[in-house]
Amino acid sequence: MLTISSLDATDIAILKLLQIDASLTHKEISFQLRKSVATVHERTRRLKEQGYIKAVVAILDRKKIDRSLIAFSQVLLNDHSAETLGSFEREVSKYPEVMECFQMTGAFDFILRIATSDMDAYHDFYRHKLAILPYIKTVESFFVLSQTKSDTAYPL
Amino acid sequence: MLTISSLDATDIAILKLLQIDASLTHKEISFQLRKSVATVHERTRRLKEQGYIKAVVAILDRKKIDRSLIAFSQVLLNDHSAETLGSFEREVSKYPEVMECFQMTGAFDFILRIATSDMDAYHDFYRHKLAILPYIKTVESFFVLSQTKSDTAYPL
DNA sequence: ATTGAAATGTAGGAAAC
DNA sequence: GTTTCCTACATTTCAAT
Repeated sequence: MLTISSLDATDIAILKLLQIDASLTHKEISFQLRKSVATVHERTRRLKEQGYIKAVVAILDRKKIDRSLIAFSQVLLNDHSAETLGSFEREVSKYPEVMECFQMTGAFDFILRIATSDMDAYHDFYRHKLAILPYIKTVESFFVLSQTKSDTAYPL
Repeated sequence: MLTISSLDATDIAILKLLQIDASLTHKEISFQLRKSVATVHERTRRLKEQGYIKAVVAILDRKKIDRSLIAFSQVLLNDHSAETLGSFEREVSKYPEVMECFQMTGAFDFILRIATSDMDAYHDFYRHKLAILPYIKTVESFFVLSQTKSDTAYPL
């Protein structure tokens, strides 16, 4: 079992619940945890204020909003100065198709997670937005056939 | 500009807002969109009922809850029957370290997104949980040095 | 830090347009 | 599909422990 500095069992229980369903009311949470509503209120206020909870967001069904294709693109740059890395990150992060950008260890420099409507849209993105960025040596792209597990909740 | 079958401009505007901050009240949304509260209420009810909104979740700061290390592990199996693929997906999805599991096109079969506290914990996961699964031919792991962009909101 | 209770604000439902 | 009205419920504050 995990213990996290400055979080007690009540905090962790609240985070567990809110990671799964943040539309739970304080009343429902307080019932489940056998605490008062005011306590739950105070704890969640603190968890937000201290940055444990970064955001409360709606997760959409991407297939219903015309983002059926997910690609992972592995990018290798041909220059690894801090300026080049930083400028690549900044430029690529501006594109709405880029959901996530990770700088990586290993055989390439970045993994991008790209969401588009279909292969045509990915192709457009690749040709007109990604490939034109300077300092790119190689891009390898892999496409999602199916997504078996999709969790935003970390185990606690 | 995107149009999505059966969603009008108001629906899309509501989804845009809720993807960023689902703790907005209907009153705040109705003010921003210059619509009545009841309209916003009815629209959000429909968007949930029809499955556009799959969930409302709290996004935690993973570094504060001891999930500092993210790995992408690319797995190649040595058998591609439906049973083997399915059984791998099922087994791997049971592990709490596995946040996401994607079946892929291309040079390998799956990408896993693994969240652990540190390299030791990843190593444990790799040796005792991932590598012991049957039908695994190769696993290549890449580790996140830094995460520049991290969006759960799709552009609409 | 936690509680119950009071005050304020919001959600959710009904009926009319 | 949108509005206004109404009631029930949820959030937030506060005094006390």
